[in-house]
Amino acid sequence: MNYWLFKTEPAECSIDDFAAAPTQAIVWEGVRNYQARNFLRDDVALGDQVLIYHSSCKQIGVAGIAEVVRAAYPDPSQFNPQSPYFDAKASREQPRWIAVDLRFVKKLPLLITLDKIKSAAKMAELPLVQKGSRLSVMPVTAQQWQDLLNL
DNA sequence: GCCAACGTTGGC
DNA sequence: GCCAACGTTGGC
Repeated sequence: MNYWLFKTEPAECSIDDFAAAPTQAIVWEGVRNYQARNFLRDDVALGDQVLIYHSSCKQIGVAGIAEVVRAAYPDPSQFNPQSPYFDAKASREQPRWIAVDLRFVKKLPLLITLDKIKSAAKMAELPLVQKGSRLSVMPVTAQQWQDLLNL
């Protein structure tokens, strides 16, 4: 089993949206970065645990945990001309982008703020806090997972 | 709203 | 294959 951190803008999809439908599979679509896509395609597996990170918002940080309930499949939004994530260069035969499905596990009682993560020496290797890193899907080691939830 | 940093595109 | 221009990310 692997651990991940996925970024999301809570205005789009927040941990509260997960909590509101705790048994439902949430389609994690719209990832449009090749490095992040490759993680989704090659490494994110059924049962993996995911930290849900809120970005570009008032309260930035890790807000909760989700679980992968469906591994890589073609991101449906790339085929939908109505979607902001539509990609004219993608086809059913040759999809470019990958989605996975997640399900709610828990909302953290307290947000683990970016500030806190940045100031924790143990988190220095986390891609999230590395200069210029913009990865929206990143691996987290078992140690980092544990340390982070203990912050 | 600003802007640094990064990724992508496309001309050459 | 280089690189300038442009677009995006995301914290502040």
